[in-house]
Amino acid sequence: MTENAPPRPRDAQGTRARILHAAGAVFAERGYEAATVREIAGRAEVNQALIFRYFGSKQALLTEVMAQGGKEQLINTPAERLFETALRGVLTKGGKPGTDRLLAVYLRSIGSADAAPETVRALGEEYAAALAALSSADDSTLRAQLAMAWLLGIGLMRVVVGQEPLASAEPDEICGHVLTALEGLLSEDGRE
Amino acid sequence: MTENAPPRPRDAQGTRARILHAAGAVFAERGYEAATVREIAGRAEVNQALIFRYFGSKQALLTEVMAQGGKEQLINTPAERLFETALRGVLTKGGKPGTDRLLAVYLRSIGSADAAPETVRALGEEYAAALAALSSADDSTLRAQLAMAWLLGIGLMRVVVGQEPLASAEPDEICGHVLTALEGLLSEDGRE
DNA sequence: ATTATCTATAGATCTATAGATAATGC
DNA sequence: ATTATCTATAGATCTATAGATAATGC
Repeated sequence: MTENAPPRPRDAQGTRARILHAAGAVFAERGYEAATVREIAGRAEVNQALIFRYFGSKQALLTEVMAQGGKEQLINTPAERLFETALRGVLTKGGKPGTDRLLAVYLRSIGSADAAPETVRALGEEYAAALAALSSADDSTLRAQLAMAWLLGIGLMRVVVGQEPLASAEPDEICGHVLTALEGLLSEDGRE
Repeated sequence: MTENAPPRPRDAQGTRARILHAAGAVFAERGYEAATVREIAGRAEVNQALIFRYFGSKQALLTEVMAQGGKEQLINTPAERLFETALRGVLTKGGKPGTDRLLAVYLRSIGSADAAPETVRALGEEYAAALAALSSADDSTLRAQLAMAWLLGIGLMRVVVGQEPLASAEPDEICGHVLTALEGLLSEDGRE
Protein backbone atom coordinates (compact mmCIF):
# COMPACT_ATOMS: atom_id res chain seq x y z
CA MET A 1 0.00 0.00 0.00
CA THR A 2 1.10 3.57 -0.54
CA GLU A 3 -0.05 4.59 2.89
CA ASN A 4 1.65 7.40 4.65
CA ALA A 5 4.65 8.44 2.63
CA PRO A 6 7.32 10.29 4.58
CA PRO A 7 6.38 13.97 4.66
CA ARG A 8 8.39 16.28 2.50
CA PRO A 9 10.24 19.13 4.13
CA ARG A 10 8.23 22.32 4.15
CA ASP A 11 8.99 24.25 1.00
CA ALA A 12 6.59 26.92 -0.18
CA GLN A 13 8.32 27.54 -3.48
CA GLY A 14 8.65 23.85 -4.17
CA THR A 15 5.02 23.21 -3.35
CA ARG A 16 3.97 26.00 -5.65
CA ALA A 17 6.02 24.46 -8.43
CA ARG A 18 4.54 21.01 -7.79
CA ILE A 19 1.04 22.42 -8.07
CA LEU A 20 1.86 24.26 -11.27
CA HIS A 21 3.32 21.13 -12.80
CA ALA A 22 0.42 18.93 -11.79
CA ALA A 23 -2.07 21.52 -12.99
CA GLY A 24 -0.43 21.55 -16.40
CA ALA A 25 -0.83 17.80 -16.66
CA VAL A 26 -4.44 17.67 -15.46
CA PHE A 27 -5.61 20.62 -17.51
CA ALA A 28 -3.98 19.06 -20.55
CA GLU A 29 -5.68 15.73 -19.97
CA ARG A 30 -9.14 16.85 -18.97
CA GLY A 31 -9.56 20.44 -20.03
CA TYR A 32 -10.25 23.28 -17.67
CA GLU A 33 -13.83 22.51 -16.67
CA ALA A 34 -13.43 18.80 -16.16
CA ALA A 35 -10.22 19.18 -14.20
CA THR A 36 -10.76 19.51 -10.47
CA VAL A 37 -8.52 21.15 -7.95
CA ARG A 38 -8.76 17.98 -5.91
CA GLU A 39 -7.19 15.93 -8.67
CA ILE A 40 -4.50 18.53 -9.20
CA ALA A 41 -3.77 18.54 -5.49
CA GLY A 42 -3.75 14.77 -5.45
CA ARG A 43 -1.30 14.49 -8.28
CA ALA A 44 0.91 17.16 -6.76
CA GLU A 45 0.68 15.27 -3.47
CA VAL A 46 -0.29 18.47 -1.81
CA ASN A 47 -3.19 19.52 0.34
CA GLN A 48 -6.06 20.86 -1.68
CA ALA A 49 -6.32 24.08 0.28
CA LEU A 50 -2.80 25.06 -0.69
CA ILE A 51 -3.89 25.61 -4.27
CA PHE A 52 -6.02 28.49 -3.12
CA ARG A 53 -3.38 29.76 -0.77
CA TYR A 54 -0.79 29.95 -3.52
CA PHE A 55 -2.89 30.79 -6.56
CA GLY A 56 -6.14 32.22 -5.27
CA SER A 57 -8.51 30.48 -7.63
CA LYS A 58 -8.75 27.76 -10.24
CA GLN A 59 -8.96 30.34 -13.01
CA ALA A 60 -5.84 32.09 -11.79
CA LEU A 61 -4.07 28.75 -11.73
CA LEU A 62 -4.98 28.12 -15.36
CA THR A 63 -3.79 31.56 -16.37
CA GLU A 64 -0.49 30.95 -14.65
CA VAL A 65 -0.10 27.56 -16.32
CA MET A 66 -0.73 29.14 -19.68
CA ALA A 67 1.56 32.06 -19.08
CA GLN A 68 4.57 30.00 -18.09
CA GLY A 69 6.80 29.04 -20.94
CA GLY A 70 4.50 30.41 -23.57
CA LYS A 71 6.88 33.06 -24.72
CA GLU A 72 10.12 31.19 -24.39
CA GLN A 73 10.02 29.74 -27.86
CA LEU A 74 9.07 33.09 -29.29
CA ILE A 75 12.03 34.81 -27.73
CA ASN A 76 14.57 32.14 -28.46
CA THR A 77 13.78 31.42 -32.08
CA PRO A 78 14.54 33.60 -35.09
CA ALA A 79 11.47 34.41 -37.17
CA GLU A 80 12.58 32.40 -40.20
CA ARG A 81 12.60 29.23 -38.15
CA LEU A 82 9.70 30.07 -35.87
CA PHE A 83 6.96 28.30 -37.76
CA GLU A 84 8.86 25.11 -38.35
CA THR A 85 10.06 25.06 -34.75
CA ALA A 86 6.55 25.53 -33.44
CA LEU A 87 5.19 22.92 -35.81
CA ARG A 88 7.81 20.41 -34.76
CA GLY A 89 6.98 21.22 -31.16
CA VAL A 90 3.38 20.24 -31.87
CA LEU A 91 4.41 17.09 -33.68
CA THR A 92 6.96 15.80 -31.23
CA LYS A 93 5.30 13.99 -28.42
CA GLY A 94 7.10 13.93 -25.13
CA GLY A 95 9.33 16.75 -26.18
CA LYS A 96 9.99 19.52 -23.76
CA PRO A 97 7.18 19.35 -21.23
CA GLY A 98 6.30 22.96 -21.86
CA THR A 99 5.51 22.69 -25.52
CA ASP A 100 3.07 20.04 -26.56
CA ARG A 101 1.47 19.87 -23.16
CA LEU A 102 0.87 23.59 -23.20
CA LEU A 103 -0.83 23.22 -26.54
CA ALA A 104 -3.04 20.50 -25.14
CA VAL A 105 -3.99 22.79 -22.28
CA TYR A 106 -4.94 25.48 -24.75
CA LEU A 107 -6.88 23.19 -27.02
CA ARG A 108 -8.74 21.42 -24.27
CA SER A 109 -9.57 24.50 -22.26
CA ILE A 110 -10.25 26.97 -25.03
CA GLY A 111 -13.88 26.07 -25.31
CA SER A 112 -14.84 26.49 -21.71
CA ALA A 113 -12.58 28.70 -19.64
CA ASP A 114 -13.31 32.33 -20.28
CA ALA A 115 -9.72 33.35 -19.81
CA ALA A 116 -8.32 30.82 -22.24
CA PRO A 117 -9.33 32.40 -25.55
CA GLU A 118 -7.84 35.71 -24.51
CA THR A 119 -4.59 34.13 -23.50
CA VAL A 120 -4.42 32.27 -26.80
CA ARG A 121 -5.28 35.40 -28.68
CA ALA A 122 -2.59 37.43 -26.96
CA LEU A 123 0.09 34.83 -27.49
CA GLY A 124 -1.09 34.22 -31.03
CA GLU A 125 -0.79 37.87 -31.87
CA GLU A 126 2.85 37.87 -30.96
CA TYR A 127 3.55 34.78 -33.02
CA ALA A 128 1.61 36.19 -35.93
CA ALA A 129 3.44 39.48 -35.75
CA ALA A 130 6.80 37.73 -35.83
CA LEU A 131 5.75 35.56 -38.74
CA ALA A 132 4.14 38.43 -40.61
CA ALA A 133 7.43 40.28 -40.70
CA LEU A 134 8.71 37.63 -43.10
CA SER A 135 6.26 38.56 -45.81
CA SER A 136 5.92 41.83 -47.63
CA ALA A 137 2.33 41.16 -48.61
CA ASP A 138 -0.13 43.77 -47.43
CA ASP A 139 -2.17 41.07 -45.75
CA SER A 140 0.86 39.45 -44.18
CA THR A 141 -0.73 39.27 -40.73
CA LEU A 142 -3.69 37.39 -42.11
CA ARG A 143 -1.36 35.00 -43.90
CA ALA A 144 0.60 34.41 -40.72
CA GLN A 145 -2.57 33.72 -38.78
CA LEU A 146 -3.70 31.25 -41.39
CA ALA A 147 -0.42 29.42 -40.96
CA MET A 148 -0.88 29.38 -37.21
CA ALA A 149 -4.43 28.16 -37.60
CA TRP A 150 -3.05 25.18 -39.49
CA LEU A 151 -0.64 24.53 -36.70
CA LEU A 152 -3.40 24.56 -34.12
CA GLY A 153 -5.60 22.38 -36.27
CA ILE A 154 -2.88 19.79 -36.67
CA GLY A 155 -2.37 19.82 -32.94
CA LEU A 156 -6.08 19.38 -32.39
CA MET A 157 -6.21 16.37 -34.69
CA ARG A 158 -3.14 14.75 -33.28
CA VAL A 159 -3.26 15.50 -29.59
CA VAL A 160 -6.96 15.76 -28.84
CA VAL A 161 -8.81 13.85 -31.52
CA GLY A 162 -6.05 11.37 -32.28
CA GLN A 163 -7.14 10.76 -35.82
CA GLU A 164 -5.12 8.23 -37.77
CA PRO A 165 -2.97 8.19 -39.79
CA LEU A 166 -2.27 11.81 -38.91
CA ALA A 167 -1.81 11.12 -35.22
CA SER A 168 1.02 8.67 -35.80
CA ALA A 169 2.55 10.13 -38.95
CA GLU A 170 6.22 11.01 -38.98
CA PRO A 171 6.94 14.63 -38.07
CA ASP A 172 9.22 14.93 -41.07
CA GLU A 173 6.52 13.86 -43.46
CA ILE A 174 3.96 16.26 -42.05
CA CYS A 175 6.49 19.02 -41.88
CA GLY A 176 7.37 18.48 -45.51
CA HIS A 177 3.79 18.69 -46.68
CA VAL A 178 2.92 21.71 -44.59
CA LEU A 179 6.02 23.74 -45.31
CA THR A 180 5.74 23.05 -49.02
CA ALA A 181 2.14 24.14 -49.07
CA LEU A 182 2.82 27.26 -47.02
CA GLU A 183 5.88 28.33 -48.96
CA GLY A 184 3.94 30.62 -51.24
CA LEU A 185 1.68 31.91 -48.51
CA LEU A 186 4.40 33.12 -46.21
CA SER A 187 7.19 34.24 -48.48
CA GLU A 188 5.62 35.60 -51.65
CA ASP A 189 5.30 39.30 -52.17
CA GLY A 190 1.57 39.11 -51.97
CA ARG A 191 0.76 39.85 -55.57
CA GLU A 192 -1.73 37.22 -56.65
CA MET B 1 -42.74 41.63 -17.86
CA THR B 2 -42.52 38.29 -19.54
CA GLU B 3 -44.47 36.60 -16.84
CA ASN B 4 -46.64 33.68 -17.71
CA ALA B 5 -46.62 33.28 -21.45
CA PRO B 6 -49.59 31.39 -22.85
CA PRO B 7 -48.79 27.68 -22.64
CA ARG B 8 -47.96 25.94 -25.86
CA PRO B 9 -50.12 23.04 -26.94
CA ARG B 10 -48.67 19.74 -25.82
CA ASP B 11 -46.38 18.44 -28.51
CA ALA B 12 -43.79 15.83 -27.66
CA GLN B 13 -42.05 15.91 -31.02
CA GLY B 14 -42.02 19.69 -31.06
CA THR B 15 -40.62 19.86 -27.54
CA ARG B 16 -37.92 17.42 -28.44
CA ALA B 17 -36.97 19.59 -31.40
CA ARG B 18 -36.95 22.74 -29.26
CA ILE B 19 -34.59 21.10 -26.80
CA LEU B 20 -32.28 19.91 -29.56
CA HIS B 21 -32.17 23.36 -31.08
CA ALA B 22 -31.51 25.11 -27.79
CA ALA B 23 -28.87 22.55 -26.87
CA GLY B 24 -27.03 23.24 -30.11
CA ALA B 25 -26.93 26.92 -29.30
CA VAL B 26 -25.86 26.54 -25.68
CA PHE B 27 -23.23 23.87 -26.36
CA ALA B 28 -21.84 26.08 -29.13
CA GLU B 29 -21.63 29.09 -26.85
CA ARG B 30 -20.36 27.53 -23.67
CA GLY B 31 -18.94 24.14 -24.51
CA TYR B 32 -20.21 20.89 -23.11
CA GLU B 33 -19.05 21.18 -19.53
CA ALA B 34 -20.01 24.77 -18.95
CA ALA B 35 -23.41 24.33 -20.53
CA THR B 36 -26.12 23.35 -18.07
CA VAL B 37 -29.31 21.51 -18.77
CA ARG B 38 -31.10 24.26 -16.90
CA GLU B 39 -29.94 26.87 -19.36
CA ILE B 40 -30.83 24.65 -22.28
CA ALA B 41 -34.26 24.05 -20.82
CA GLY B 42 -34.66 27.75 -20.16
CA ARG B 43 -33.78 28.70 -23.70
CA ALA B 44 -36.05 26.03 -25.09
CA GLU B 45 -38.78 27.31 -22.76
CA VAL B 46 -39.26 23.81 -21.56
CA ASN B 47 -39.27 22.15 -18.19
CA GLN B 48 -35.82 20.93 -17.23
CA ALA B 49 -36.99 17.42 -16.45
CA LEU B 50 -38.15 16.93 -20.01
CA ILE B 51 -34.56 16.90 -21.23
CA PHE B 52 -33.99 13.69 -19.33
CA ARG B 53 -37.32 12.29 -20.38
CA TYR B 54 -36.56 12.78 -24.05
CA PHE B 55 -32.81 12.28 -24.17
CA GLY B 56 -31.86 10.38 -21.04
CA SER B 57 -28.72 12.30 -20.13
CA LYS B 58 -26.72 15.38 -20.93
CA GLN B 59 -24.11 13.28 -22.75
CA ALA B 60 -26.75 11.63 -24.91
CA LEU B 61 -28.11 15.06 -25.75
CA LEU B 62 -24.69 16.20 -26.91
CA THR B 63 -24.26 13.11 -29.03
CA GLU B 64 -27.60 13.71 -30.67
CA VAL B 65 -26.76 17.35 -31.34
CA MET B 66 -23.51 16.31 -32.97
CA ALA B 67 -25.07 13.54 -34.99
CA GLN B 68 -27.78 15.66 -36.53
CA GLY B 69 -26.85 17.33 -39.76
CA GLY B 70 -23.25 16.25 -39.59
CA LYS B 71 -23.42 14.06 -42.64
CA GLU B 72 -25.75 16.11 -44.76
CA GLN B 73 -23.00 18.11 -46.35
CA LEU B 74 -20.99 15.00 -46.96
CA ILE B 75 -23.80 13.31 -48.80
CA ASN B 76 -24.91 16.30 -50.82
CA THR B 77 -21.57 17.57 -52.03
CA PRO B 78 -19.37 16.04 -54.72
CA ALA B 79 -15.84 15.34 -53.53
CA GLU B 80 -14.21 17.93 -55.76
CA ARG B 81 -16.17 20.68 -54.10
CA LEU B 82 -16.26 19.19 -50.61
CA PHE B 83 -13.32 21.01 -49.13
CA GLU B 84 -14.23 24.41 -50.45
CA THR B 85 -17.85 23.93 -49.41
CA ALA B 86 -16.85 22.92 -45.91
CA LEU B 87 -14.36 25.78 -45.68
CA ARG B 88 -16.97 28.29 -46.76
CA GLY B 89 -19.34 26.80 -44.24
CA VAL B 90 -16.78 27.54 -41.54
CA LEU B 91 -16.18 31.05 -42.83
CA THR B 92 -19.75 32.13 -43.34
CA LYS B 93 -21.27 33.26 -40.10
CA GLY B 94 -24.99 32.92 -39.75
CA GLY B 95 -25.15 30.52 -42.62
CA LYS B 96 -27.25 27.45 -42.31
CA PRO B 97 -27.67 26.93 -38.59
CA GLY B 98 -26.34 23.43 -38.80
CA THR B 99 -22.94 24.22 -40.18
CA ASP B 100 -20.93 26.78 -38.30
CA ARG B 101 -22.79 26.18 -35.08
CA LEU B 102 -22.06 22.51 -35.27
CA LEU B 103 -18.40 23.29 -35.69
CA ALA B 104 -18.52 25.54 -32.65
CA VAL B 105 -20.08 22.71 -30.68
CA TYR B 106 -17.27 20.42 -31.74
CA LEU B 107 -14.52 22.87 -31.03
CA ARG B 108 -15.87 23.99 -27.67
CA SER B 109 -16.73 20.53 -26.43
CA ILE B 110 -13.86 18.55 -27.83
CA GLY B 111 -11.65 19.15 -24.86
CA SER B 112 -13.98 18.00 -22.17
CA ALA B 113 -16.77 15.69 -23.22
CA ASP B 114 -15.51 12.17 -23.62
CA ALA B 115 -17.86 11.40 -26.46
CA ALA B 116 -16.89 14.44 -28.49
CA PRO B 117 -13.49 13.37 -29.81
CA GLU B 118 -14.89 10.08 -31.03
CA THR B 119 -17.72 11.77 -32.84
CA VAL B 120 -15.31 14.18 -34.47
CA ARG B 121 -12.99 11.34 -35.37
CA ALA B 122 -15.75 9.31 -36.96
CA LEU B 123 -17.10 12.21 -38.97
CA GLY B 124 -13.60 13.31 -39.87
CA GLU B 125 -12.75 9.90 -41.22
CA GLU B 126 -15.59 10.07 -43.68
CA TYR B 127 -14.61 13.52 -44.85
CA ALA B 128 -10.98 12.48 -45.15
CA ALA B 129 -11.88 9.37 -47.11
CA ALA B 130 -13.92 11.40 -49.56
CA LEU B 131 -11.14 13.94 -49.96
CA ALA B 132 -8.45 11.32 -50.20
CA ALA B 133 -10.10 9.84 -53.25
CA LEU B 134 -9.14 12.97 -55.16
CA SER B 135 -5.45 12.29 -54.84
CA SER B 136 -3.47 9.39 -56.15
CA ALA B 137 -0.68 9.87 -53.65
CA ASP B 138 0.04 6.88 -51.48
CA ASP B 139 -0.40 9.06 -48.42
CA SER B 140 -3.56 10.64 -49.72
CA THR B 141 -5.45 10.08 -46.48
CA LEU B 142 -2.80 11.89 -44.51
CA ARG B 143 -2.91 14.74 -46.98
CA ALA B 144 -6.68 14.95 -46.71
CA GLN B 145 -6.49 14.99 -42.93
CA LEU B 146 -3.95 17.78 -43.03
CA ALA B 147 -6.35 19.79 -45.14
CA MET B 148 -9.13 19.13 -42.67
CA ALA B 149 -6.88 20.08 -39.79
CA TRP B 150 -6.42 23.45 -41.43
CA LEU B 151 -10.13 23.82 -41.74
CA LEU B 152 -10.62 23.09 -38.06
CA GLY B 153 -7.81 25.41 -37.08
CA ILE B 154 -9.29 28.27 -39.06
CA GLY B 155 -12.62 27.63 -37.41
CA LEU B 156 -10.95 27.63 -34.02
CA MET B 157 -9.27 30.95 -34.65
CA ARG B 158 -12.35 32.59 -36.09
CA VAL B 159 -15.21 31.20 -34.06
CA VAL B 160 -13.65 30.47 -30.70
CA VAL B 161 -10.60 32.65 -30.35
CA GLY B 162 -11.80 35.46 -32.55
CA GLN B 163 -8.35 36.58 -33.57
CA GLU B 164 -8.17 39.59 -35.85
CA PRO B 165 -7.76 40.17 -38.72
CA LEU B 166 -8.55 36.53 -39.41
CA ALA B 167 -11.88 36.60 -37.61
CA SER B 168 -13.27 39.36 -39.81
CA ALA B 169 -11.45 38.62 -43.05
CA GLU B 170 -13.47 38.10 -46.20
CA PRO B 171 -14.30 34.45 -46.91
CA ASP B 172 -13.16 34.89 -50.50
CA GLU B 173 -9.76 36.11 -49.44
CA ILE B 174 -9.20 33.27 -46.99
CA CYS B 175 -10.55 30.76 -49.45
CA GLY B 176 -8.16 32.01 -52.09
CA HIS B 177 -5.13 31.69 -49.85
CA VAL B 178 -6.04 28.29 -48.52
CA LEU B 179 -7.07 26.70 -51.79
CA THR B 180 -3.95 27.99 -53.51
CA ALA B 181 -1.73 26.61 -50.79
CA LEU B 182 -3.50 23.26 -50.77
CA GLU B 183 -3.60 22.81 -54.51
CA GLY B 184 -0.45 20.79 -54.62
CA LEU B 185 -1.21 18.85 -51.48
CA LEU B 186 -4.55 17.51 -52.60
CA SER B 187 -4.21 17.06 -56.31
CA GLU B 188 -0.60 16.14 -57.04
CA ASP B 189 0.33 12.60 -57.73
CA GLY B 190 2.32 12.38 -54.56
CA ARG B 191 5.80 12.21 -56.05
CA GLU B 192 7.87 14.73 -54.20
C1' DA C 1 7.17 34.09 15.97
C1' DT C 2 6.37 33.03 11.56
C1' DT C 3 4.27 30.52 8.13
C1' DA C 4 3.58 26.07 5.57
C1' DT C 5 0.28 22.65 5.90
C1' DC C 6 -3.99 20.43 7.21
C1' DT C 7 -9.05 19.76 8.90
C1' DA C 8 -13.60 20.65 8.42
C1' DT C 9 -17.13 22.64 6.20
C1' DA C 10 -19.88 26.41 4.07
C1' DG C 11 -22.30 27.45 0.17
C1' DA C 12 -23.38 26.88 -4.30
C1' DT C 13 -23.83 24.43 -7.88
C1' DC C 14 -25.34 20.37 -11.20
C1' DT C 15 -27.38 16.04 -13.12
C1' DA C 16 -30.94 13.03 -12.55
C1' DT C 17 -35.19 10.85 -10.60
C1' DA C 18 -39.71 9.87 -8.36
C1' DG C 19 -44.03 10.95 -8.41
C1' DA C 20 -47.87 14.50 -8.89
C1' DT C 21 -50.66 17.21 -12.18
C1' DA C 22 -53.16 18.21 -16.15
C1' DA C 23 -54.08 18.18 -21.07
C1' DT C 24 -55.28 15.24 -24.80
C1' DG C 25 -57.53 11.10 -27.46
C1' DC C 26 -60.85 7.45 -27.28
C1' DA D 1 -56.65 6.14 -20.29
C1' DT D 2 -52.69 7.86 -21.92
C1' DT D 3 -48.92 10.70 -21.69
C1' DA D 4 -46.82 15.46 -21.86
C1' DT D 5 -45.50 18.47 -18.43
C1' DC D 6 -44.30 20.06 -13.86
C1' DT D 7 -42.79 20.03 -8.68
C1' DA D 8 -39.72 18.86 -5.41
C1' DT D 9 -35.70 16.98 -4.13
C1' DA D 10 -32.06 13.37 -3.68
C1' DG D 11 -27.43 12.78 -4.06
C1' DA D 12 -23.22 13.99 -5.60
C1' DT D 13 -20.26 16.98 -6.80
C1' DC D 14 -17.02 21.34 -6.75
C1' DT D 15 -14.68 25.75 -5.45
C1' DA D 16 -13.33 28.31 -1.74
C1' DT D 17 -12.64 29.75 3.18
C1' DA D 18 -11.94 29.96 8.27
C1' DG D 19 -9.33 28.51 11.55
C1' DA D 20 -6.44 24.77 13.80
C1' DT D 21 -1.92 22.41 13.81
C1' DA D 22 2.81 21.85 13.44
C1' DA D 23 7.32 22.61 11.43
C1' DT D 24 10.83 26.02 10.82
C1' DG D 25 13.94 30.33 11.84
C1' DC D 26 15.39 33.58 15.27
